[in-house]
Amino acid sequence: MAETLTPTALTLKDIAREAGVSLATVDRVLHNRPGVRPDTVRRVKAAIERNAFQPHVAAAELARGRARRFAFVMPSGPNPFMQQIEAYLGEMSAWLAARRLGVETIATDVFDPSALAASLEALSGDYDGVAVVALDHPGVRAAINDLVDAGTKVVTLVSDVPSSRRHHYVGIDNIAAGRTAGALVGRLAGQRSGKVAIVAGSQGLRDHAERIFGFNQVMATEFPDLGVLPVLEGRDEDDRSEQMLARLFGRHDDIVGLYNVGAGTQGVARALSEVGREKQVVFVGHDVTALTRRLLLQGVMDAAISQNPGHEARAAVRVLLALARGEPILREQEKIRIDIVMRDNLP
Amino acid sequence: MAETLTPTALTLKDIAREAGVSLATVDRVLHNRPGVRPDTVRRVKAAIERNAFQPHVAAAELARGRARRFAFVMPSGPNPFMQQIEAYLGEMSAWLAARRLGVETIATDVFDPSALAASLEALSGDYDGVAVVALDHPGVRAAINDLVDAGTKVVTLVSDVPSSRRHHYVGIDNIAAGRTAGALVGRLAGQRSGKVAIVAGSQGLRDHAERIFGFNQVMATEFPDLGVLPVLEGRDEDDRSEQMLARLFGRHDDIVGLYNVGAGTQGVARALSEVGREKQVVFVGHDVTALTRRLLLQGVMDAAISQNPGHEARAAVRVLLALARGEPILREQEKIRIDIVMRDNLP
DNA sequence: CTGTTAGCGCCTTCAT
DNA sequence: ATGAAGGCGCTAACAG
Repeated sequence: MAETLTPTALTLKDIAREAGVSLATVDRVLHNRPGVRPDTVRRVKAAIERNAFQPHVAAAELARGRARRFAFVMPSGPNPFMQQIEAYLGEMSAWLAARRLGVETIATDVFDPSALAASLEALSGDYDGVAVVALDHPGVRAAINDLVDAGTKVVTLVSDVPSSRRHHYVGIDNIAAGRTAGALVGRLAGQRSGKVAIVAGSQGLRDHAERIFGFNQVMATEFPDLGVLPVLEGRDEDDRSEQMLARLFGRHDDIVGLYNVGAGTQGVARALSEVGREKQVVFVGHDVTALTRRLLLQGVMDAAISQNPGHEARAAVRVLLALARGEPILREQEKIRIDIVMRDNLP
Repeated sequence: MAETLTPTALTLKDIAREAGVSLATVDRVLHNRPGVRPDTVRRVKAAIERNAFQPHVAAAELARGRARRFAFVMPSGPNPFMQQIEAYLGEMSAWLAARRLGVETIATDVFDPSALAASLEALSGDYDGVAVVALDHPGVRAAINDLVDAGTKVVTLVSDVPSSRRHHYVGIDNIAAGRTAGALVGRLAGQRSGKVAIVAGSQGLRDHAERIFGFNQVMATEFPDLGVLPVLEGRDEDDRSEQMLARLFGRHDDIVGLYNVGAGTQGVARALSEVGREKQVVFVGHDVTALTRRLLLQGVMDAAISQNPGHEARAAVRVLLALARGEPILREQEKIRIDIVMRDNLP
């Protein structure tokens, strides 16, 4: 009844003896280094396979003995979600130090692609890996590709640039996130018919555009009785979002659903309460912050679509590390899920 | 703009020199080992603090050089969720081998507490750590406590025994999971009023009982128009669940919601389709398996409350390892969340 | 109570 | 193309 997954107690030396070669040769074969006769390679590989030999990672790390430096390029400004990611990076500091890893955070303006590109270019050569909350823009794409060409490992975080040659994306599928939001608004609205409002930061932001796309997809095909109003662009600012939404409520008295794609949540909530419709309108937004947590508990927000910021911070570091060391990435582990958070499953 | 989290390039030797002692003394202080004069301890600690020194984990692991063995005691039988956890353990084998960790899976009957207790007792002394899907029963509790007393690290998995002295629980808060299910059934039922059915494996299983408790809590306080019918106990078996539910549908034609607390999902779905109400009844269950995935895509199930089995497998191993090594547990990372999975955010 | 010393398993020159 | 040997930073005997 006991399925065993027992470890190899073997060492390089054992393999070397078994293959009739020296330690160094086994090491060369293990890392596909040149300078070994094909025939010898075969013999050594056979011995490795036969014993299902796994080199001891701790020994390898110690012997390699290199410290690594990673940079996290994050938007400046008061975006609470980004602040959470930075906070979780901070919590990892002991973990990082114990592995001789250095992580630096670099702030940059999200809405200015050339500034972002410049920040990235400036990093070249100084880091083993870079994680960046990216804008999808030609200049940014070029900067990412330059880093990659210079041998730096690059991971996009939260917002992707799929057309670049970045090594990995750590974040959610935003189209699916938008679809999830649409399904929630539609289903929670029940049998009612009426209008649905959308507030986004900007449709120029790839993640926002993708979410809106997914949202509209679901509304059109599954909830034809709910009419989607034109997207309001609040630039993730509270006041602007509030004003635009207030005006919209003035023009439509049959709004039953509201999808807040980005930040500016405070303003959106204020606009709702001004018209006294907090409880009637189905309100779905993104991310669990101090504010959205409160709104969920109060019943003002009905659901938040979220990506776990702690997981994203740790996944980005682990992926960069794996890339730097040439180790495999554990896709299953590093995948970021689309979480639906309602009042009763608040983390 | 660059907040740095730079690693200590320092080593034990540096600290030793700075404190004016030898390597061994620093090591003793670092691990709170006896045999050092209080005054010396202070000096060394000061030097450690001053430099924010972190010992290099890879070096420590290598020097300690102990292989560890862990046992996973899991229910036998065809429970797909448990099989997923075992599968994910299997996927970790390379990771485990590279760290000289051995993991063995031991099957035992879930519904027989004395068999479980016996299995646990039999493990004593052979393992550094044990993860167990536990039944909350006095015999099991005693067996767990015996293991703990013998120095084995014990983690309960998926189902907890809070009254035992287990070191850690890896799993969800089942009361909150039940509340989440209740909120979903209630809200997705919309304005409708009618009856709600509950199918559980057994109310003797702690996790099932807790989920039902949470579910009823929400129904009573928030959806008074929905009457909850008495719990059906299907023993997680398809046929039995199907029959009981079919009979219930025969007696009530106003059932608008259905909560499947455990397994036996196939039977529940069949009963629903027999009466041709798959699309009208709001159906919420647990866990994402091949079957529930299909039912979600078909629109038969509306939501699945889930705990990520891959995360649970990895968290259990990491927690056991941390406990065995005396390292801190990263609570945030190891916490298992209650996931709401609907069609559009299927993982 | 404190210091010295020999590894742990692998990587990396440097010889051969 | 292959081997020998030193060392990465820490732990654990063993001396003193």
